[in-house]
Amino acid sequence: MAVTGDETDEETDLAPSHMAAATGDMPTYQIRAPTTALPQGVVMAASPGSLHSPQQLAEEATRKRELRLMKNREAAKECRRRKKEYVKCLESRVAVLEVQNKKLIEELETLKDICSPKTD
DNA sequence: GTCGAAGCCCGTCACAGCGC
DNA sequence: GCGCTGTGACGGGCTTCGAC
Repeated sequence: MAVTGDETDEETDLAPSHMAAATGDMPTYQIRAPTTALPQGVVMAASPGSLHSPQQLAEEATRKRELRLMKNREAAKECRRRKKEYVKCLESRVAVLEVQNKKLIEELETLKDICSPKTD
């Protein structure tokens, strides 16, 4: 029986890939959704060449930071959503395997009964 | 009613990995 | 190298629930 790699279609968009950081057990869930659209309210900066004064540079730095925070906020939400989905998926798989296991044990008991020699 | 614990969600930071 | 993205870790706020 091949348990690993026996993916069902419910897992198609959850693809555990490499391991992140040092935890060892948590897979990552790589889904590269197209992220071309900027969130509302995000204004593209002027080209760096057009910035001169320290104030302009500071504003640019602030703008970049806020953009980064906004993107990271969305990324974190998406990451958590995928992780929850992945956990749900694993839980339902556990349920299926438990049922399967139970059936196999019952079958084994039946076969044992059939094959065991009668004592009296 | 309120207090503390537990659980959940969120925002942020730090870091690893990838593509250029 | 540098910028970008994904994700673990952390801390804070909110909600729920049981004990008192």
